[in-house]
Amino acid sequence: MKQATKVTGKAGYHHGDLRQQLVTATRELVEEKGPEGFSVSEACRRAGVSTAAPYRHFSDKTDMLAAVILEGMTEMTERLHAAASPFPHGSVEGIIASGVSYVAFAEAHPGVFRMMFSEDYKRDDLEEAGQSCYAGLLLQVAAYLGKTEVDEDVLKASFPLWTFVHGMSFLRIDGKAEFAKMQTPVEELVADATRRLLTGR
Amino acid sequence: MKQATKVTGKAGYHHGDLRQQLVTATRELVEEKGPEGFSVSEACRRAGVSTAAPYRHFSDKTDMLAAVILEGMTEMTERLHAAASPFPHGSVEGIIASGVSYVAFAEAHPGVFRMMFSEDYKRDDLEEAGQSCYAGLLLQVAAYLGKTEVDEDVLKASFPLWTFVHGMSFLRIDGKAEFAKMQTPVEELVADATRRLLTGR
DNA sequence: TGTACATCAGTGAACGCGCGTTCACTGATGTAC
DNA sequence: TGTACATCAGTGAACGCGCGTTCACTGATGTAC
Repeated sequence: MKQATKVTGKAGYHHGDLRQQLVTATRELVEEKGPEGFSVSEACRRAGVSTAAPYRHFSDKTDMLAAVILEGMTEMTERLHAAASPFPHGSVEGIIASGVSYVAFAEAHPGVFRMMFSEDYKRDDLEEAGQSCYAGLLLQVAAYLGKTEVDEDVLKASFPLWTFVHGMSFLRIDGKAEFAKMQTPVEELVADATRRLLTGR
Repeated sequence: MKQATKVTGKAGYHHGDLRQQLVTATRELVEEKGPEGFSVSEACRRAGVSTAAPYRHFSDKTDMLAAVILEGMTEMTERLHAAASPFPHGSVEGIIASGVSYVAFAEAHPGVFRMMFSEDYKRDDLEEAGQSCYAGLLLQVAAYLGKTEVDEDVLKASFPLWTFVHGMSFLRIDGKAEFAKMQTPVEELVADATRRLLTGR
């Protein structure tokens, strides 16, 4: 059940789906041991493959991690969209739903989340994926403000919202909600803060 | 100039101040290469000492890092106090000044800052130092609310403030202010958000 | 003040370990005729 | 349909490296008398 070749009914020397399987193994390891605890060797062990095999699919260790980050960013972008979609475009409710979903993603995948925002893995394609994710919020805020394009006002109104959910994400994945004896649910905290930060602009 | 014994006019086999010198070297390395990039060996090289020497002062690698974290927490606590002290206790201005100072600390010492909030280095003495730092904010907010003790309301009013400056810290040390094309200074962003988050409670 | 001795704070060599990457290789697959 | 051959995607052994920690040791320091 471990080899993807099972899917096509063949078992064999060639794997068929090794690249994705390595990405998955890498991602699992990043979640289990943190971004720095990941090793190529262990990912290979998980995928049941020799330590040289990844070099047919990735240029080096960093390239494997970048693939994981990219996957994470795509997933987060989709999630934020999905969360906001039941609400009218540009509504406070939609913006709040995105924010709550942001924190939920961080809590579900803290390892990948950390890597997504680390400067250690800077690369053009990752930067681009990040921009397209943030654009989702910018467009919602623009609509909220009744603007048709992302101008200075939109940037200035959006950044504090990002700041808040980003801080909430880190505090929670680092166990600081318990530390601060905060039992109020994330949903309530994000909703309240978003309204306050957005109101009167 | 490298040996602390110079201070007493003696050069010699014994170092005199090795513990602190190792802490400093560790801290420098943490800033230069990040918490995970630190190695005992390199700290020893910097302190001009054999790799076995630290074990007279620390039980292991983690213990060295913990010393750095503790130093960082003490320093941050002092800084936050100092920043608020020119303002009346419990004033919004004082709270804002603390918040701005929090972000400034993170930007000045990103490596130590990250470690301070990481669960990887959990230890009772660090937990305690953290609590006494956070208590500074809680007391200010309590005074702002006209309370004499830290109750549920105080916790609930304080946490979002922490969340905001914490998020701002991470976004800035990870270069996300440039990413979001935000040129508004930290002071203004923190002041504005603090007022909004605190108002009407 | 001088001396014997215990303790302290270093040395330097060695250990075993897991790592990232490379290499020549080989079996499996796809294609041209 | 059958065969020759190029290409692809793996293997497994080996490499050099820096690491954290231990060990028996020794020179320097502090203290009791």
